[in-house]
Amino acid sequence: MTTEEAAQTGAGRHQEQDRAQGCGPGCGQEQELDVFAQLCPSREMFAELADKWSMLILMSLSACGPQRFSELQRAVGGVSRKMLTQSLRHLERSGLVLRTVFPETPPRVVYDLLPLGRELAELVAPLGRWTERRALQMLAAREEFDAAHAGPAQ
Amino acid sequence: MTTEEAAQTGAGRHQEQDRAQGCGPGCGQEQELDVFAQLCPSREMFAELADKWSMLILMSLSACGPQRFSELQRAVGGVSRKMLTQSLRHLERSGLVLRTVFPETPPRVVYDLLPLGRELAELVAPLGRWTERRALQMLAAREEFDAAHAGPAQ
DNA sequence: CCCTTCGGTCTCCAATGTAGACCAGGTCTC
DNA sequence: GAGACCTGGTCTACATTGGAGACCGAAGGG
Repeated sequence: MTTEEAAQTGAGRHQEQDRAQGCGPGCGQEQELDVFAQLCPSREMFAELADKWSMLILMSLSACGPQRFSELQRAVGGVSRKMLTQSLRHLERSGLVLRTVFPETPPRVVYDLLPLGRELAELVAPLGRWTERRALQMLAAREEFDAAHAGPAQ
Repeated sequence: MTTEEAAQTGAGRHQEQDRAQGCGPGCGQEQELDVFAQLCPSREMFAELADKWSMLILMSLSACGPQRFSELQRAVGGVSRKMLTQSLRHLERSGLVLRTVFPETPPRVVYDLLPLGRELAELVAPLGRWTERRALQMLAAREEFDAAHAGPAQ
């Protein structure tokens, strides 16, 4: 095995083969969970949370408090009913969000953060704020990049 | 307009119509950027960053330092070459990651975080760690949810 | 009686992601 | 010197995902 190559640039700290492949059989109670490992349950959770819509929903619930379905749809610009439903179900299923149905007519359904969801929302919110703060800078970098990569070809 | 309804549960703080629709024309220098607004440039950036692969790449580069293409592919379990290339290009284009080609044979390409990327990685890493810490708890919530929603139907 | 509202679901169709073949072009082996 | 590597991609098929819009059921209004 050519481990020397990996050492050159300092890689390969996560997934030392055992974690990457294992983590299914035998990683029940110990914190052998590793988001980098394809088969690890934590990766599955991460994939569900590291998503545009889920994050925006969490941010909206965190910033504006409990909201009903249609409010969320208005708050999270551009989300389709299908994706909103799906993301909310995921969040509900994982114990991050509470769904409360008021059996009125027309039906009223209110979503709110559970403690676990609030915890996560507080990690996600900074990410949204950072993006807003740095968006113009990144946009500028893009233009520079595009100029540098489309221009010199001529 | 039925604004009273929105007020009931306390929604609609972001995107007061002007921000949601505008933000394209006329929001150049002011921080009118809003990730919740579908057409806002910051939303576009957010959508690119709030992604499984981009986040895992940032986390890997942050945790293990500069890495070459194939190292990243091994580190980020399950990523396809196509998605790895695409995500890295996005990150490079936005000024988060530096791509360095060493014209040796076989070719060697090393990716590293730029200051902007390091900043973001430091917000993303806690999210990964949180997921690992809470994964089992969320998994348990799932089972409970599934039991409560599949069982009673019978 | 029909129309509207709410919170979805269902059905398409377009876009996105994955798997795997291919490629350049230099080295190593035979 | 003819293959068989190696890397860092790209290209091509195919499966999965996401979006747009129709539909729904029960209550209420005109």
